[in-house]
Amino acid sequence: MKPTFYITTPIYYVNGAPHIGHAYTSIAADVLARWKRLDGFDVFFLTGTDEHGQKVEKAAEAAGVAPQVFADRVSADFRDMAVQMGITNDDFIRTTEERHRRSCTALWQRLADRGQIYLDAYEGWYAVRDEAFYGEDELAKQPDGSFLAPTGAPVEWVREPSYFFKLSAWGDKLLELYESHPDFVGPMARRNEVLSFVKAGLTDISISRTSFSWGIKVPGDETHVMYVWLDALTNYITAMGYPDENAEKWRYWPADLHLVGKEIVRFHAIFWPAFLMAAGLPVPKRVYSHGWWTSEGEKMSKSIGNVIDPRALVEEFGLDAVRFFLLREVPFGGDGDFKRKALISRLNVELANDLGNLAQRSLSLIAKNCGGVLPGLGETTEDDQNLLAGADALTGEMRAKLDRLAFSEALEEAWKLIRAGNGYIDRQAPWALRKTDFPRMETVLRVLVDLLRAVATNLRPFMPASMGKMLDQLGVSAEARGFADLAQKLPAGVALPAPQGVFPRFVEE
RNA sequence: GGCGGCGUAGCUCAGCGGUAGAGCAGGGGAAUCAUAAUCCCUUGGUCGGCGGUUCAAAUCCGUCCGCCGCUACCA
Repeated sequence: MKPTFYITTPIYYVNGAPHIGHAYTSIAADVLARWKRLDGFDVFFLTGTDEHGQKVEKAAEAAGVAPQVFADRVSADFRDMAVQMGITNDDFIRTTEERHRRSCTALWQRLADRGQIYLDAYEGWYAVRDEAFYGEDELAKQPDGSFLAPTGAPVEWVREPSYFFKLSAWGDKLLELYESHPDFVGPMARRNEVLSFVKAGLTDISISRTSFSWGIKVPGDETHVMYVWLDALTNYITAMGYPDENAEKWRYWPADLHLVGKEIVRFHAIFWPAFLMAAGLPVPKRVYSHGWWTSEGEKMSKSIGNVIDPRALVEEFGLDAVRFFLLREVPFGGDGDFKRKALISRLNVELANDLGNLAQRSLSLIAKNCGGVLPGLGETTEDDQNLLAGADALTGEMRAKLDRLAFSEALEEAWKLIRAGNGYIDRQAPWALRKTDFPRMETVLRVLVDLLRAVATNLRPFMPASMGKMLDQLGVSAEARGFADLAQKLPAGVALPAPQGVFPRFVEE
């Protein structure tokens, strides 16, 4: 039986349209999901939308439609984005679905039964205009003694009944978790922040609201709806069948990896495991956060007009180039700057020149000189053996990097091999061997095919369509494209299709 | 204010105790199988400043300067 691997993106909040940040998280998760499938795992990959809360209620009102209608519309847009980005999620969960209401209700009940929830009042400085609470230190004192929110809105001290979760009781258990599972939160910088946050002492958190109604009703007290995070985080177990722990999918829980943006690390690395421990459920194995993208050196904003629309990018450059660029350009975990010039440079230099051209020159030599048939491997030299050893080692090298979520480094491993391939073909000059030592030429070309096959197979999770095309041209059958299949060498003599460029150069108009 | 991170070639970054590295960009040469793609060689850095520990410091410690993150219920 295959080992399971359960990976999630956050569920995206439907108060706005999908942008590059959402696409980035989804693509990273998708690469891992595809990688694990090729690596022999039974993968479950979840994404979806978060649809409750005051902001959605308000946005719907502004749009003049019912919240559900509004949520349906935006959720469908996120689903479309996932399709456009080539995301291979196994399920798409929506927090407005009945299965999720049932799951949240059951989790709440379970927490309540275990004495983890109590009714009190949430009080604080509230700005009616912003419909938000502010901390004392965020406020500006006015000459007349009143206070203003950072937004300039007047605030007043209000008191609202609310259910609380006993988060304060779980600090030590959380610290034990971080201690015994050093990889639980990553990257390191975020882990440190989480640690210092918990060490500073946790207070109980409010988990219900009475000030709006677009949410899941608290069981036994319908004047309250559950507050965002308890509702949202629960999606990860809803999709596994919760509360039915005999569900067929429950075997995937606990999740192997929650991929998140850095702004929601706290909720995933502190609140979520606390909720689960309090409920007596297993906690996820890992939470890993990535950074944010700026655009041409500036924060993305509608007013500057530099917001990057992932679907427009794909339209212009192609899906695989975009997927590749996002994971290649920036070390995962840190922030990145999206520069159009950098994307074009990566596309032309690394995809077209380094990889595409290597495949094209190797394959056209075969087409012209070997009658379009895959040559066999003759006697090998040390140069050949070194290259083949590099090809054989690639999966292992990349796996080690991807286990650390180091996407850019994993890709660098592939490019080291590709560069070595370009050095090799020049050194061996098969176009000269054609006249002097034909069998030697065949061996050289065969070494190149084996190298390209390893590269294309290992890069498939990143660039599924183009690497599929490359494998077609290399004569690799559709059933022999997993990592384990690389051990089985291609039979000599199979006919190869006419070579065709996989990555055309991008020329700016 | 407190806690944490970062500052290394023009650019993006790796190295984290033992004579400064990679990719891109720049310069020179070779080759012409290939998407005018490729290969080889090469210019370039007092590793943010100052002090200390050490036979030896980008690498450890202190301090200063400059950026950045976190500092609770805001996807």
